Parts: sequence; C-alpha cells; structure tokens
Amino acid sequence: MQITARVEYALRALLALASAEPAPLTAAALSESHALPLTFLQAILGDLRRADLVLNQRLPDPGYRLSRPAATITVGQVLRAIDGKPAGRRADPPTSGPAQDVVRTLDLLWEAADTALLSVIDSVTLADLRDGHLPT
Amino acid sequence: MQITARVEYALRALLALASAEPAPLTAAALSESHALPLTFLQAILGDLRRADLVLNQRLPDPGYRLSRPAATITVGQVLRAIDGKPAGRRADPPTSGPAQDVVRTLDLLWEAADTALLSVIDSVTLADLRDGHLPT
DNA sequence: CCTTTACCCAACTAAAAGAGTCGAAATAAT
DNA sequence: ATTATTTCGACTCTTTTAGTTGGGTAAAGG
Repeated sequence: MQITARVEYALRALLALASAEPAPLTAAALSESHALPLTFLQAILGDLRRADLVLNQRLPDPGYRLSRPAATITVGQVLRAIDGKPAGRRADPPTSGPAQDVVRTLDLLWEAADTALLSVIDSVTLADLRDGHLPT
Repeated sequence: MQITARVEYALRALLALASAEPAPLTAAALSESHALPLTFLQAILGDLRRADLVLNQRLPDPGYRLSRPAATITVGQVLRAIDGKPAGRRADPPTSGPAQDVVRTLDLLWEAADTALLSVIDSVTLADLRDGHLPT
C-alpha cells in the first residue's frame, strides 16, 4: 500500500467538507485550516469535481460542497477518482516461453490482493470516517 | 496495489526455483528461460539471499535453490524482502490544527487496508502458486 | 597457475511518476 | 470595472524504478 499525497489530501479535504455540511468551504479556507498547499489542492478539487464527488458554487457564499450525502461516497470512489488506475504491474509479461503460466498465476494473485483491498475501501464511506466508524 | 518489476521478477524466479526443486538453477539459466534482465535479476537474487529465502552453491552443479520448502515461503515474505517497507504515506501529517483527528482516522483506515492485503499475501505460499492453489 | 564459470557489489544513468508552482483566463456578483 | 474565486495547461523539482557497467571474489579443472 502506497498512499500518495493526492489521495491523502483529497480525503482530508472531503472530510472537512463532510463535517461542514451543508455549508460550502472555499479552496482557500480548506487550504488554511488543514495545511494543504493551495494550488495543489485546487488541482485535486478539480479532479473531484470532474468525478462528480464535489461541486462548487460562486457568489454569494462561494465554495465547495459534497455533491451527495457523505454516507454515499466511499473511499474507493475517491481513490479511483484521484489515482485513476485500479492497479497495474510494471514489468511487461513475456510473449512466450514457460513463464507464461507463471504470469497468469501471478495475475490471479494480484487480483485476489486487489479484491481484498477493495473490500475495505469500498465499504467505508466519508460519513464513517467523519464519525469515527472504522472497519476492524 | 502497485506491483514493481522487482517483486514480479522475484516471484517469477522463485517459482522457477520451486518448480525445479531440488535442482539448483544459475542466474543465467533463470534469466534466459524466463526473460528476466540478467544483471537486474542478480541484484534481486542478492536481496533474496540476504533475506534467507534463497541460497546458492558453487561448483560442482552451481546455482540458486530455495533455502526452505516452498510451502513455508509466503508471498508476503518475498514482498517484504524485496520492497522492504510495509507501507507509507507520502504527505507528512500536520503538526497542529483540526486536521489532527482526521489524520489519525485515516491512519486507521490505511492500517485496515494493509491488514486486508496481508491476509492475502501472507496466506499464499510459493507451493500454492506453483501448484495453482489460489485464494478466492 | 591460469582460465573459466559464476556470483558479489557499489556506482552510475535514464526514464517515469509524484509533488507542487506559476500565470493567464474565465466567471459572476457587486 | 472590480473583486473574489475557480479553471486549465504548462512548467519545475525531487524521488523512485529499472536497469547497466565495471571491477572484484571464489572455486573447480586443465
């Protein structure tokens, strides 16, 4: 498990929004109160908006809000919105030889690992995190 | 889940060794039959040897062998031997402010995700992979 | 001895990904 | 118009990955 800063920041920001609900928060406000680099945060909020997890409004009372209830947004959705790719091996598989079967077997292994991961992150919502309801 | 080439190559090599048991295979032989870059593979085998997963012997009949039965080596052990670190966030946590609690909550989340992952990779052995016994 | 075979190791390079910054443009009240 | 804020693409800096290179070690077998 490698947690990128993007994902971490995205979740921190979303949790702040979940706690502020239904009041909107501007990017600047989020940046200050949670020590997130402003311009980087803006880029991240852009990803979240394009993934329809968040929406923003202009004056009066400008800022970002969750686009749906915190209980319906899972951590998995956030990860996929931010990091895009669900997984991926770096090494390209050989096109022939006895290693073929081995590679197929490893594929299944990584798939099983991924499934285990998804079972956690797709079952935890922003509301869970906000309220401290965590998995075992 | 991000699978590095090092881990992938290590597992391919170990599976080859597990299948060849108890005959030793040289680095060159592994490199050729499984299309692994030789010098890179040597570095990886060095890690595996230092982690006591593999041992090598000189003439006569030189090469690498598993240092213990394939059924007692788990994928998790290999991952830890090769990539070292169990996990890690990139973003450094804030030293003060209301984000403190959020960060602690996220810590627990990542820990849960890690546990889920370990439950898979620490329960699958090289013998399982070699024989096609995979987790659900 | 001395060549051959194979491993050992530290330093190096190249390319990609990650973390952020910068600046100019768009938006929409007041 | 002006102000506050978001939006977008391009840009920089650093770290990690994926390898290579080159020099050295060990131990037969001739």
